[in-house]
Amino acid sequence: MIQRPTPSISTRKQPKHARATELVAAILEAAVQVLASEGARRFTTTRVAERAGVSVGSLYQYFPNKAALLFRLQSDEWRQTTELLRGILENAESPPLERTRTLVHAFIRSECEEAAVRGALNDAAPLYRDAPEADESRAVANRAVQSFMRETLPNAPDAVCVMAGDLIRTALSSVGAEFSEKPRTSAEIEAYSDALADMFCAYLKSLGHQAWSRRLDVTPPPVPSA
Amino acid sequence: MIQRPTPSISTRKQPKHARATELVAAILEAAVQVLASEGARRFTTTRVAERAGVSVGSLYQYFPNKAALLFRLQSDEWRQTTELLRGILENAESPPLERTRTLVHAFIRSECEEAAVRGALNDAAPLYRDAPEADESRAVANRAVQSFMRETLPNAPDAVCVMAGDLIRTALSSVGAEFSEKPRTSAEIEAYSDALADMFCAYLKSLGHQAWSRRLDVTPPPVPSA
Amino acid sequence: MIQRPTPSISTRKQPKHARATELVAAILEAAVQVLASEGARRFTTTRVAERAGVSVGSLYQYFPNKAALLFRLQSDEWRQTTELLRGILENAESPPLERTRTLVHAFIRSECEEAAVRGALNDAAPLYRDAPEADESRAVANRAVQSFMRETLPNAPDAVCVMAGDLIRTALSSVGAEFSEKPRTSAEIEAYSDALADMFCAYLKSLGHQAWSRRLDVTPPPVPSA
Amino acid sequence: MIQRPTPSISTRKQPKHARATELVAAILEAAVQVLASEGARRFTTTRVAERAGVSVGSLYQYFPNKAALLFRLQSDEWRQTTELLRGILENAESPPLERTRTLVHAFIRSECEEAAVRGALNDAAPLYRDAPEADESRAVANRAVQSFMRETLPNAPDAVCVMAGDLIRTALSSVGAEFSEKPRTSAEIEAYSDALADMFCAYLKSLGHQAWSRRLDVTPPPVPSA
DNA sequence: AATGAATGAGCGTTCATTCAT
DNA sequence: AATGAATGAACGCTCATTCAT
Repeated sequence: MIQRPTPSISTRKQPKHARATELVAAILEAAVQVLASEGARRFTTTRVAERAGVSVGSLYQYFPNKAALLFRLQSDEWRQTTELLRGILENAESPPLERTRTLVHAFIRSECEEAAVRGALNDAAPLYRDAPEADESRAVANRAVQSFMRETLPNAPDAVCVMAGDLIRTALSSVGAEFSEKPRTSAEIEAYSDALADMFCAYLKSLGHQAWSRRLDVTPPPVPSA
Repeated sequence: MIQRPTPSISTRKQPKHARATELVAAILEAAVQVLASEGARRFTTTRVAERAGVSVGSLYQYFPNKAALLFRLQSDEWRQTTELLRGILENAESPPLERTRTLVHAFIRSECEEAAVRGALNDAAPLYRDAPEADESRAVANRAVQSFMRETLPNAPDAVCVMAGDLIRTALSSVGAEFSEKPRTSAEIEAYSDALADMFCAYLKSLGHQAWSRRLDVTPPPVPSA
Repeated sequence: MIQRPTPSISTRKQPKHARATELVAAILEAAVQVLASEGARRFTTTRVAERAGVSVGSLYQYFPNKAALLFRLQSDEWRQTTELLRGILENAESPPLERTRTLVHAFIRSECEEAAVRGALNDAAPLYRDAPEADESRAVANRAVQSFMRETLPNAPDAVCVMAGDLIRTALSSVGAEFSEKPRTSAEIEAYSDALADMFCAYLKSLGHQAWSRRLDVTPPPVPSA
Repeated sequence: MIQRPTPSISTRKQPKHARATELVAAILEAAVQVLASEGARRFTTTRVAERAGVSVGSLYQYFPNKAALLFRLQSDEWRQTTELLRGILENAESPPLERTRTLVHAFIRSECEEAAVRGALNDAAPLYRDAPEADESRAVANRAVQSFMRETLPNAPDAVCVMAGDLIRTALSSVGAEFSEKPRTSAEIEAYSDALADMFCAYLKSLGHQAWSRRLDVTPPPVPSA
């Protein structure tokens, strides 16, 4: 990107596209602000447009309806989070349980950072949650988790891996969501993350120690109670 | 309850009170129905009153606003669930980890049973969640959990017990909520509950094996990663 | 209306009902005014409510939507017109063709009188025309016309009566609609009505003179062309 | 735009004009399609432009507003229909009443064929009906009808011819419009057309038989009622 | 000449809450 | 105490038209 002799040329290509991108960005930015500052209830298209310095009509040029706007917000967040987690999970240099710990910390921290939006977005979930595109995001995360599980529990039956991966993913995300509902200090975040990581690690270790027979049923034998 | 010589007397005491109780009950019943059958979005005071065979005005005589009605629904549910869990947790005859497993099964099953209301109630959460009374319900559950933790981890420092108890409670409730969002078969419920219980038990065992020094900090030393 | 010792009693019966009736009447009256003065395009629920001195919410308490309000207007008019026509058609003292002439005059006159509303109502037709209740009104008018046709053409086959009745009814109503689109003087109205009546009478007479064979097909033999 | 000696000659004359004509044609074609497939309510300039593969701006270069576009559609249709009818009316080889019958059949058939557009156009009438140019189209048709009337009723006073012509034209067009609102089979079309033609013929014959005195008033003496 | 992004007034409709009866 | 009619602000969304490019 060193020499750009006729800069106008390179940009001329997409003057409209560029403008549109800016506009969408402005709208999304405004949406986040409105969501965070006014809450889900007062999140209205008019308000978002106003805050973005744009007319409602323009908003509707880029988002077919309110749900689509909300879904986009959620989508972007999922993508971001998924990327974060995948980067950690695929780091082969760190031992699995350490990766787990890193992951939990990173996730909880990130949840707390954007708690305001996340909470409001959650409140607005009824409006967009039925969008079919939502599943795809989850699928990407799922694949990363499954690879990690396979690596961590090489001897466990598939069904166990699937279930455990699912459980850990769900627990991480839902506990994170609940934890970040209240404002938290750094220390609280670290402590809670450690505890959660402890739990996951203990679970993974217990699964690793198990001597897996070739049984077909899904459930591992219950951990003996003492 | 056979002989009631002066029936008027017994009722005279609280003719209004009795009537009011019936009315409140009818409203609550109707509210649950509306929530389950119409969803959070269509949950309107008018609709509830209509279903209860009561005027809106009457509804507002007993609930200052819509949020209060929803909060009451939630509250009742919490109380119910708390009772269920306390019953299990305090059953001294069963070993702790077994109690844990029983608890998880019971909770997840109960969550799935009332998924429709629970989901809608969740969607409506923004409307009532800020009510201060909400904390009290949690407190009762907390105490039960803490007693249980103390019993299960007699040597662990208080801070650890608190943190672990909190974590398990949160995980159970939030994972249960997410899991019950989709309709589930009995088999799925059992399998998932077992996995979740495995995780909790593994965690509790790991905490029990720990040699707790007299350190003051909150976090247990991280579980060594292999 | 002489002695009313406890006037409250007689009215107590339907204080609400009476109020509601007034309200509905006010709304309908306002609707007619708005339709006539502002046209179909500017006929909005808000405007109607405002003109009626009522809140929009009240309007929606009595009419589920805008289409219903328009349909009601149309309906009332149909009923009125139908009544007018039936009165004339069933007047056995006047010979059929004279009745026809009276009918045409009365109808055209009435159309011109309420031309403003009628026109606007017509413009708004797309909004309510699919209402199933619309057919009923037509059916009543149809029956009256058929009886008249049977009386006027005693020897004609049923099919002929049905077709001719239908045709005359349609022609009267649609020609009347078109004619009344422009403002008309009394003289114009009388002249036009006479011409239209001439046409119908000539048609009826031609059908009456026909020697109906027992044929089954629907169409009468074409009138020979000279 | 200096010297362009060559092949362009034939096109040079109206390079813009030609392009414009194509464009207008594309827009009109698209407008018809949109009207027929989406209905009057969803007939928007944007939609028409899109379907025509043209920008809205271009549409507005050729039509000052939506009403103008609709009016043009209507206008074209009137011209077409007028042409059709004039062709039939001026065919001196066929006796007048036969021509009438042919005309009615042709008209009703054509109405039914384009019912979708016609209906939608009708619904949109409020938007363009006030255009002054509308009258011109009618005038052309009027002249053709009047010539025909003069030929058919050589002895009738002018006023009678004018009135009868007007009436028949109006009746044909408005009955046709109403009839074609519902989908019709060929047989229905033929039967209805015949009945309508019967009515017109009976009327014309009755006017022809009249012994016209030199009276000045517009109305023919009422047909005696039996 | 052609584009199409931008506008924003305006629409139909809902619903928590009040208050005269 | 009980009623339910009345309110009206607020919502999501559309579309004819303009005008900078």
